[in-house]
Amino acid sequence: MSRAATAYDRIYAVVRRVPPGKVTTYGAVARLAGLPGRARQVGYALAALRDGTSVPWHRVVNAQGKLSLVRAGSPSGITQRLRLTREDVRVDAGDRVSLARYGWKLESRSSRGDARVPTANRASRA
DNA sequence: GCAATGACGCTCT
DNA sequence: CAGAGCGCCATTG
Repeated sequence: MSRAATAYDRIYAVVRRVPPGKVTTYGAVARLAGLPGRARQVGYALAALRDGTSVPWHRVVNAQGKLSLVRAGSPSGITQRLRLTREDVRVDAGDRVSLARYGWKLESRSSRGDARVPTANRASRA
């Protein structure tokens, strides 16, 4: 099937690169996967995933930092929220996470310490 | 092959 | 900050 399998593999590879405790957006994954502007396809690829996959799809949220999925009430939706919370990722009551704090960036060299997360760090912490 | 849908993104209100 | 509208392209019926 299809040559498209390569695109999927690309997306999965990017998602796998996401470290625990951080979340990324579909658009970012799409861009890193080589599909600029095709965030929808990323979601499609993740939707094709199955239970037991090695891809931490739960770390992928939309640009609004919200747990998209078909519905937050779905089994998968609950699983995502549960997993994120387990990784110290605070999920809002509206199934939203602060991208400003957990937003993962492809920083290959973050030796500078912490260029990202400008402010609003620390503050509350469960 | 065409029509409808969708684990989205961005802009405006 | 939240809601609604429009655009993007692949998968499915």
